[in-house]
Amino acid sequence: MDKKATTIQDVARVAGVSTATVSRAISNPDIVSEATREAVFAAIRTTGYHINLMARNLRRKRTGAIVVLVPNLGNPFFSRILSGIEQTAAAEGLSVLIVDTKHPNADQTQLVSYLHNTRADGLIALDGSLPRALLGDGQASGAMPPIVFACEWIAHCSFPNVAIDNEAGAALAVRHLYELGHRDIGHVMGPPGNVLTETRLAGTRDALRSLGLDIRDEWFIDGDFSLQSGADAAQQWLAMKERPTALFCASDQMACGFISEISQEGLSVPGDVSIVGFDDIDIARRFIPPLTTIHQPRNAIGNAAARLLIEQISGDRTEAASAVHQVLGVELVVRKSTAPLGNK
Amino acid sequence: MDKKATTIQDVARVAGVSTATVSRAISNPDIVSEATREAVFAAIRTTGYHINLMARNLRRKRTGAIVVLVPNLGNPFFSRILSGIEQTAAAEGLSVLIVDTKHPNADQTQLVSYLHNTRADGLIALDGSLPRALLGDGQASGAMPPIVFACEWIAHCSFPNVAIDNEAGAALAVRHLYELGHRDIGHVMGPPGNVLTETRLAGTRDALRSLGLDIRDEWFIDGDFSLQSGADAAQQWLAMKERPTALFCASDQMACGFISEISQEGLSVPGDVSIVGFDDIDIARRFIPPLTTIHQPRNAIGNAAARLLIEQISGDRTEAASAVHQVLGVELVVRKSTAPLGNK
DNA sequence: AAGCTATATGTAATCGATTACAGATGCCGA
DNA sequence: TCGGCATCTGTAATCGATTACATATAGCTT
Repeated sequence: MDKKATTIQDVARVAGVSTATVSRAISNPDIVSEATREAVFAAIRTTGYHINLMARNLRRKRTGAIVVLVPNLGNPFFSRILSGIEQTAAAEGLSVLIVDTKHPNADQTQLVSYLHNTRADGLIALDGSLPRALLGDGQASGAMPPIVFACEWIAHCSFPNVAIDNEAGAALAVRHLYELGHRDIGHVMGPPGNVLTETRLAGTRDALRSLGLDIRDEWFIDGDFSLQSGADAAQQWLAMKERPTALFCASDQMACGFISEISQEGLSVPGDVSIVGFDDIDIARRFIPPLTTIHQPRNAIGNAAARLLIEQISGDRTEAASAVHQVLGVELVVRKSTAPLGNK
Repeated sequence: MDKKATTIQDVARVAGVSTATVSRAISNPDIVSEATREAVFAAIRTTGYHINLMARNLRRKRTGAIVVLVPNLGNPFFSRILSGIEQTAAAEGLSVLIVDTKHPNADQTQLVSYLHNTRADGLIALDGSLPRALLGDGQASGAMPPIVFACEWIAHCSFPNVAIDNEAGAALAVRHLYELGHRDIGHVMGPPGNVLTETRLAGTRDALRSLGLDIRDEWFIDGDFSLQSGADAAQQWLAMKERPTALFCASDQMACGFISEISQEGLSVPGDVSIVGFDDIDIARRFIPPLTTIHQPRNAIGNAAARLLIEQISGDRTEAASAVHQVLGVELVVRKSTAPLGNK
């Protein structure tokens, strides 16, 4: 009943030209005559032809797709980054493949298959915890497509990346609290080993030091960016004999978890403690109280990462463009979760 | 410097066998002798061979990928659905391509290219607002891959789908409010025309009617599922002469927006109004107050949709499996945004 | 010993587009 | 009138794997 898929042959026959001409009319219209072009397009319409991408890509030695490695797709922080990537990629005719690097049965073997150029023309990693060995091997063998890191990156590895200035963001947060009169400032950290954790921590310590404030180890609370870890941090804070009067949380999710937890204990923000978050996720401005936070241009990060990757793909790979580290600005958004010290 | 990509030919040469044998050793190991198999695998290791997926897929006439159409990737509601899809797909060796159907420069032409079987082996649509014409055409021509809808669907179209029982969810919400003593119950709706809007609305009206409560048109407030529209609804509610004492919001985001807005006006939930949300997104249990809501098993929806699609892909397409409508259960999660009437 | 089967492997066509190369045509100037 | 050049189109090789079909070998039966 249904005939087989229409091919370029069918179009060629209907249009009365060769397959070469059809191919040219499609991918390089300028070099065929006007009349032929019309005839080909008419034939395409009557036959309902759709190009077979696998055939094209096999011949052209590209895949037409880029892969995005996401650590935990369930985290809403990434959704707008993905959105930015997808926008830019789609405009270039590239498909976006997403892979969750942390899902239960993602093993090394499976991951490594994505790091190969028959799978994708390029790769954006949002996960700085990829085993370095994985990357080193492939890169050397020349079979690995260009890689761009975004948000996170691997320390002491020179892959191009797009990120924000985490130290500066942390400093903004700390200075804001200082200007409100806070002198006892703590920090809820991200997961150990993560570059964001480390840079935000470094920025926090530097800012505290340059303001001449104490750095008290017990006021640096472990977390992992999640809501739950923010709530856990709240419990630790509650248990302290001497509590900091203000906390800078390394993610908005932790800030929300923290506020939620202490509010269930009858305390409130900013009355009992001032809180600054990080990321400016959508809910931040609608939380109660609305969160004072460090804004990350998430869509722009996605756009920039995709653009950078596309340059790497099309450009000359030998040039030392691998040294590109694009840093986007952050800004402090003051809302209602911070207040002058003593202003209950 | 870097030699060309290694091919099956190289492996064959090193192993001293034909390409056919290598191919068989890879994709159907049982039919080659033990000795040969070992030799081939050894050769694969020494050459660093990776299969070229485009060549394999061209020959096998499959793409090894499924496409997920997401309306607005920026919406965190979808992240866990995607996560569920990705898990199940990855386990079957399928890549997941995501496409944002609503991004600025997504046009029909581009969309239609995804609805073709040289692009993907199957398609999961999370967007019920796809132009029906788009789907009808392709389906008829036989060139369209199997499609499964998830969460949303197209009314009066018989594509297989996975969804929750929205009417039942709405009824749960309304009955919960009724049991708390509320008799003046309003509803903040989703965007006009959306199937979720309509089914949740229908469920709400039915429940109100069967409980013998008034259905007052002015208490049905327009929204679009977003935080902002929840805040807008709050302004409308504030402006009412006679206010409902409880509202069922068709999404958690709107519930959060609503609560946030009235709290800025000095009113509170559940003191001044009880609020039930829908979806049970991550933030719901950490909002202030924690949201009473209807829980959707988002990960399970993603899993089920992927599984259903995979069945359609591998199974006999002629059988009337297109009638599959999988309905997953919802449940009411009672938290702190609802309270007995009059219990300020 | 001939015939048969089962098992293992090789040969070569095939998937559907792209593109190097060659050929055809028309126009121009000398 | 002819060579030279530009423009357009066709022929056929090619991308790298899969697989139908053919062939070879060993083991078994009678």
